[in-house]
This record gives sequence, C-alpha cells and structure tokens, in this order.
Amino acid sequence: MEEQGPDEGDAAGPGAVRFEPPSEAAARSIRRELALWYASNQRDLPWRRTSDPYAIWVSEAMLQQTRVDTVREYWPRFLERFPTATALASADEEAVLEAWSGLGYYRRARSLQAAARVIADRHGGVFPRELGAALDLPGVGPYTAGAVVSIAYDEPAALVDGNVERVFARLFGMEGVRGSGPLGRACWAAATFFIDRLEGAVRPSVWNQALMELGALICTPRAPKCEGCPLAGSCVAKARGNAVGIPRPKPRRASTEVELEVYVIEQGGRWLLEQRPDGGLMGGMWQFPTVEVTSSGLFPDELAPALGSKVEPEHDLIAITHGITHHRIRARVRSASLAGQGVEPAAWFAPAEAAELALTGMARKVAERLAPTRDPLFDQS
DNA sequence: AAGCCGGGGGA
DNA sequence: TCCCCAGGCTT
Repeated sequence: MEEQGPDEGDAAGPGAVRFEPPSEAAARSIRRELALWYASNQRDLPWRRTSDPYAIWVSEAMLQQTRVDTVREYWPRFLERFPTATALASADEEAVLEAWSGLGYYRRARSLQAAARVIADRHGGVFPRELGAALDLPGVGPYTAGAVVSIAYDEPAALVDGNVERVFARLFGMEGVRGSGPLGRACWAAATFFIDRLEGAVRPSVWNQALMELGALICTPRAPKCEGCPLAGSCVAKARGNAVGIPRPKPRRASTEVELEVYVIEQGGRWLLEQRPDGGLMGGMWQFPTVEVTSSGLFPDELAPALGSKVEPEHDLIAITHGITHHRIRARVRSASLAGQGVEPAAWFAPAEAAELALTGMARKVAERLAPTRDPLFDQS
C-alpha cells in the first residue's frame, strides 16, 4: 500500500498526487460523520426510491456527464416506455433514441440497448451482480459498474465520479488536474480504501451515494460550503484555505466557431427534415436541412448531410446560437424552397410529428421557436 | 494520454 | 462567458 517509487509525484508532502491512507481513527471519523450527514441531508431522488438494478442502471447511464435535474425528467418516461432490460433489448433503436433525444451523448443510448441485449441473452434479463460481468457490458465503465453493483446490490464496489474525485482531492489535499490519470488513480485508491473498511452500520450503497451527494451539495466546484461540511475538521484543503483551487481545472480546449444556415422548407404545414448519417456526430438524428458557411462558400460538412445544397433560400426567420462540446455554433435560420431532387434521407413532418422524432438539440430549438406547442417534448423548460 | 461525444445550468 | 456535470470509448 506504501510503494511509491522515487518518480514524479515524489515530492511527498503537500502537493503529491497520491493517496496517503489516514489513520484508523481519522478514517472512522470520516465514515461516521459522512454517513450521519447523508442520513439527514440526502435529496429525495426518484432513483433512490427503487431497488430495481435495471432502473438504477438506467439512471446511472443518463447521469453520465448529465445533471440530476435533467435526468429527473427523462428517467421516469424512459422506464415507463422500456420497463425492463428485456423490453429495452427488443425495442426499436429509433424509439430508444427518441426517448433519449435532448440528453446528448447518444452513444449512451445505443450502448444501453446493446448492453440490455447482452443482459437478456446471457444474464437472464437481470443486470449482473458481479463487477467483472458488469464491466463487460458496452457503455458500462469503472464508474457505472461500481455504481450499479454497489447501489443496487450493496456490494462493496468502489466508485469515483467527478464529485468523488473533488471530495477526495480536497479532503486529502491531493494536487493534480481534474480528470487526469494521476489524480484519478489516487482517488480510486482512496475510494477502495474506504469501501473495504466500511463498518456494518454503513452500507456500500449509502457510502457511495453519500460521497457523491457531498460533492453535489457541499463540496461544489466553485463555491464549496465548507462551513456546512461534515468533514471540514478532517479536510486538508480547508485547513490550507484553498479548497476552491483543488482539483486544478483542466486546461481548456480551444472552441471552434461554426456558422450554419438552417433551412425551413414548409409545404402543407409540414417541414422537410433530414436524417443525419449513422456513425457520425449525432448519427441517426433528425434536423432541418443545414449547410455550413465558410470563407469559401456554403457546403455540407460532417455537421450536415447532403440535402442543404439542393435548397433555394428565401428570407431570414430567426437566429439561433447553440453550443455542442467544443463547437460554438451560430445559425441563421431561413425559409427556403426545394430546388432539386433526391432528398433522401429526408421526409416531411408536421410540427407535432417532428416532436416525436429524435431531433438534434439545434433542431429542437428551431422547432420550438417556430411552432411552440403544448407537446410534452417542448414543455420541459 | 488525448480527443471525441451534447446539452444545459450555475457562477 | 466559462466550467463542469453520478463517463466511456477510440486512437
């Protein structure tokens, strides 16, 4: 447990990206204070009211890089539609994507269904209780495997997400960049240390969720509420007065400016929408015909299928800004008419029908601005 | 190890 | 505006 080669992080003292196990007394105090705090401060989240491993797994898949408040709206609808792993396994992919539309990271939805098929075929329709078997499922990595196995089955499986990383980094004064390998490994060591030493009164399910809850409610990234923290007395970062500076923020990536023209082609109250090619960015999702505007002209690129070039623009409707990952998109939305043939893959949809599709985020924004409806899909905010 | 994948909310 | 969110996969 103590083997630390004389390499990089070796500047021992404060500043090392390394987990130094606390004394047994300190660890006991941390366990007790956190569990006590969680018992009376946890949020009433819908997925905490079920013990169904499938339902818990769905919540974890949705929560990957996605806020609790967003998932709150999607999770019950998804489960109503696909109530079991077996039901999800046999559903149309299109229907799964539609239920996911707006959550982003659409590979999660495809992986979820692929994993459901494995579960139906090889695990009797029940999410595996074994960590290794869980890790073999597509879309299930170290975090999600630990989360489902510990939360649904109360197995002593460790777990580190962005919250837990922040909590441990501050608690033990570990330097390192957010999300980096060295800090991640140190936090996994810390998580494993604690999960292996829980006492009977603290179940793995409670411990792991308490860690994440502390990160979400108290040990927040920008303005941690240290005065309300049950672990303040043990926290190295608080003692040093630099909780906010830990962990070090990830160096920010340059974002690319993208300018698009989005064409609204309407006939008989229907919009012409095109489907993005499979495999690429937002593959299989529907959008208004789109072209990218560059210094050398208008042309479809990987952000847009081919239909846009067969369009005759008419007049401007609205302007939309949209951010996806590291793209900063400004879109000029114009009415247009169809100038050519060969519109595959595209089809006409009434606004209410469009609301039933797996639309891109940009397309949802445009549709919402052009034809506000009472449809639930557009009533979310 | 670094890049890629959506979208949104809080500061 | 920028950062980060109950991450995982590919190169």
